[in-house]
Amino acid sequence: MATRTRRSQRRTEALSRAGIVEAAVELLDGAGEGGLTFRALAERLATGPGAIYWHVANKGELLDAATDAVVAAALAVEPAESPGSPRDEIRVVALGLFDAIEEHPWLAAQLSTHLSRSPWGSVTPRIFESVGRQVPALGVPQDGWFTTTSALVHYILGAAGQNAANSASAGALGAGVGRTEFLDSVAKAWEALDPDEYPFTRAVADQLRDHDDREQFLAGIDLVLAGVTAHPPSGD
Amino acid sequence: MATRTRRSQRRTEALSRAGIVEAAVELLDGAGEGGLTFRALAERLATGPGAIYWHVANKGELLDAATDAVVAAALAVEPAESPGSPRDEIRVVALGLFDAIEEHPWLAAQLSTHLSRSPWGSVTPRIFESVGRQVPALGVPQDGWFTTTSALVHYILGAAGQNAANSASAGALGAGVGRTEFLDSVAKAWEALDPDEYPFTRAVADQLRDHDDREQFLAGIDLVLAGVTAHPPSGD
DNA sequence: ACCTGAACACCGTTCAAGT
DNA sequence: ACCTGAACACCGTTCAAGT
Repeated sequence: MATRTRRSQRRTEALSRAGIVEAAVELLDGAGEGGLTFRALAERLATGPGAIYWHVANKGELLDAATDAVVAAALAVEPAESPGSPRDEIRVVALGLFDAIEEHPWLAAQLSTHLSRSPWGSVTPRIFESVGRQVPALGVPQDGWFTTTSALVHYILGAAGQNAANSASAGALGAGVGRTEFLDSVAKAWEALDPDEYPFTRAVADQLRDHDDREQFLAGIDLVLAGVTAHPPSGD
Repeated sequence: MATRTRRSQRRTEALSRAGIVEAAVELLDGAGEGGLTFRALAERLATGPGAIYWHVANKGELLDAATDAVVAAALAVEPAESPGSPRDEIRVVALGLFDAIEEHPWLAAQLSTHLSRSPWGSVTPRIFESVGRQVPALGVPQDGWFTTTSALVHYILGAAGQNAANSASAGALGAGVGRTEFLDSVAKAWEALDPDEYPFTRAVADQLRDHDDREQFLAGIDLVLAGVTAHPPSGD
């Protein structure tokens, strides 16, 4: 919902926090974390740098707000759909975050650093709730809920962040360079490592070259879920 | 090995890349990522900002070098010790990284962003090798090695990063505020969430309050390992 | 109440000049 | 070969002044 509020031709209809955050996300998407500047933001909003400070305390708060907006959108799935099994629901939430990070690569750093810089903020509970809601139905005893959910969230954020960085690298290599060429160049580098120090890494270079990000990501989720089923954690 | 090279009383004995990186780590440890400045670094090394550029291409390369130095130290365990089971070895490696991130909180953001910004660099293979080396002995078929190791590394980086942020938050709250007070304040915030939207998060607020970081971290590792044992991944 | 825009302190990086 | 330090372009943030 809400796709209007398109900035019209020339002057804006008054500044708003929501509009500022929206413009900030666009700048971040377009030019990465370095692209978000109060001056660039002001120009895009046809105002002066100082004006933004009336709606937002500082750059940190702006980044937090941008993060929250994007995460909220990613987790806003239809509530009364066909429910699906708990595992499927967790996969849906995880993939939602995975896709959001792929679409907004700056999210990865934001989630891993600033997210828990203020866990009382809205982002952490949002993610925690979406994942954890499914955990009781997995057969985990109540005193293992926190541990289980934490493990899932940690894996999701770690893996999604890693993949975002990979995508960003591929793009940064050059305009025409795709994931395939990028992975191939990394695999070549791995194969050139010292055989005495890096036997394992060399041995899996081919698997790196051929892997699919999403498949890999889901396989990891399944791994954690398999562990939950095999040995449900309890808080002893 | 090598704990000398202490900068003596006044002038330095010529600049070196290693000395610059060492000073950079100290600045990062002392004041976070914002504390690393070419001017501050130059002052600490009793030189001018320009001098550093003769040994280091730019700030990004400096951060990468600092990251690599710290990670290499963390993974440099005694090679010919009592070998231990593969699970124990993985726990040792994981805890080594966990501790390193706790000691150098700036590492978390570095690992999640810049690490894979250049996976051909030395940091990724180092971590990958240390963890993956134990995977074959876990009974995973060869075509599942990459998937398994990736899942473990992703969990480790995600969880360690999260915990680093928690520690940093506790410290930032105030000089005298410890982890206990910090966790308590977050738990209180969770308990104050909307019961309709956040039933699960509210239900585990107590478990958040009482949890131990390292215990939790290891429980997550065991969860992934249990999944590996229960359903060894294969690359189909 | 909300916006403007100059000003301040600071930063990464460059580079002519020194030794 | 290696270091110095002034200079450039840029940034977050503040704030007196406007409407």
